[in-house]
Amino acid sequence: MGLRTTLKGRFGQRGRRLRATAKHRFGWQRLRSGQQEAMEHLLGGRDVLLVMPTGGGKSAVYQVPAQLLDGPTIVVSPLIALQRDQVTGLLKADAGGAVAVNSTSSVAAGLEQVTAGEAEFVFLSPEQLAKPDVVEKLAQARPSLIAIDEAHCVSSWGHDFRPDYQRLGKVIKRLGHPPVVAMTATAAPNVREEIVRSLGLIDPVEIVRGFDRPNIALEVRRFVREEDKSQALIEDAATRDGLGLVYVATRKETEEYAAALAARGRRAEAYHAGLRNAERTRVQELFTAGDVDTVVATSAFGMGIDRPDVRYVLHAQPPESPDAYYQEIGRAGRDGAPATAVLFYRQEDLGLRRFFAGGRADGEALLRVATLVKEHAGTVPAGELAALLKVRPSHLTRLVNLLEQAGALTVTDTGDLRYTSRKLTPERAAARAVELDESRHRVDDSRIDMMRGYAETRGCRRRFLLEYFGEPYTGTCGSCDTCLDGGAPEPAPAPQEGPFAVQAKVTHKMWGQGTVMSREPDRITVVFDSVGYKTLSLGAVEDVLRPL
DNA sequence: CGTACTCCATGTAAATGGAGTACGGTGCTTTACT
Repeated sequence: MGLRTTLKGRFGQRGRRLRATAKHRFGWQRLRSGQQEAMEHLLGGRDVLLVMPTGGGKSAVYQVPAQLLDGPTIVVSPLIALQRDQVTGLLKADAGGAVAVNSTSSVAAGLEQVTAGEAEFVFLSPEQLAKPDVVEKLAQARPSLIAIDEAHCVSSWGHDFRPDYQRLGKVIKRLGHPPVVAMTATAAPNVREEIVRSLGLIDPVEIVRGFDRPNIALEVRRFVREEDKSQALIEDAATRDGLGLVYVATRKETEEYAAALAARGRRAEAYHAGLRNAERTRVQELFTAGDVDTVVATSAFGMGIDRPDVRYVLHAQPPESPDAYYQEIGRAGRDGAPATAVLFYRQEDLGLRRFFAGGRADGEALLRVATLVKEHAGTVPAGELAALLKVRPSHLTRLVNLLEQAGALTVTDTGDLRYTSRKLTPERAAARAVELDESRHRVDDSRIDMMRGYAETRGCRRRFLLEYFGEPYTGTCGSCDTCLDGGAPEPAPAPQEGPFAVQAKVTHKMWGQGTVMSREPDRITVVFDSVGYKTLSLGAVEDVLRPL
């Protein structure tokens, strides 16, 4: 028997076991192709990166193999509310028990359930996994599977907002690196690369399904005056049928737009992270029940929301990246029926995004950390250092992450800091860390530029977005505003070959390596590792850009 | 980066413009105190 038939036989057997388990434990009659493929690879010991729309059954991908593997499954989840929902769901099934370990109840008691074998599934935040004793306890339970839910958070939150996300790679290692599945609904190719690199996934299988959402009509309306824009948005939202979302940039605006819509007789609710928990829950429940017309929200609203019949998503400002935009408009039309996404755009509104993306690393602080750790010849407990430097723990984590990426120091399994580089002086290490931080900011800024590109393109908007996500799209969609008003030119007869074909690797004199993301008759857009997205005129690249 | 607000000067007052300034998102956790 040849190797091929052996492999095929083994996969077929795995497939049957998986389908049987899905049916008997969870009552799922059939598995979708991407689902089963991902499960088979996990059972076979491979790491998996899964990009699949919400509602596409990502959770099943770890839940079913977990039944067949001996040892608990660790699920990393960014929000306690998500953890709670998942646990509730699993407890209803005969799936081996589930527990969420977080600050809302006793961490020790939760972990006890895992080590006692009473919980097949344990849900934790990256912050819990930053605690050495928690990881130690989990390691004792010999986990057989790790799932990273909402894995794009590694990239979008890991650098500044929730730096413990950048430490999951080490946690995975410490837990013996069982098969890992990283799951998200939206990730551009360079985000996928970052997820894989940051988590330390080994030769992962990438399964990417269903990026195009053809039932969502795309539209951008441009304005000069702020007041004209807000009036137009209110008029639009007040006259649409069905359930809708309005995304705004500030908490204050959630109240203002919600009040304006209420004055027009709509059932409108404001939502943002500054509201009391009870109020947030109330609005979420209204939305889930469909007892509201419009929720006006900041980006705080959305994760874990799964209402199929959202008919429109309006944006009062562009978000910070096409990644975020696609995530937010992706909450529309999950039932497959027609839905609409309209961006109410003023160029000035990108300014707030640039402000939010600011926050450059503090070179002085980096130097102080590097110097202190180096002078302290052995290891330094991070807590001691935070107290000494009078910085908040999360801020210290951010600094340490950068210095670790710079190759100067490492965080030990016990959470202590050790200076490991013999060559790097603290000065050089701090300088390198600043450089890394700046490079990352250049990439973030270029994502804002791409959001502007989306808003201002005269080409097909769907094509713009899909190419951004690395999905080749030939032709035009015929349903976005530029297509409908005849403005979108037919794309050049698909130059899918040649030196600067879509997805081709290239190298630039100043910016180094990159990948071609889209190609128009006269220009190409390339995403570079060091500076992010750049659009280059084909006439002017001859001397600086070469195929790799 | 851009907006909204306050304060101030102004050739008998009221309103206007310029200067200066405050503010802006996402969540975990821990701790102190009812």
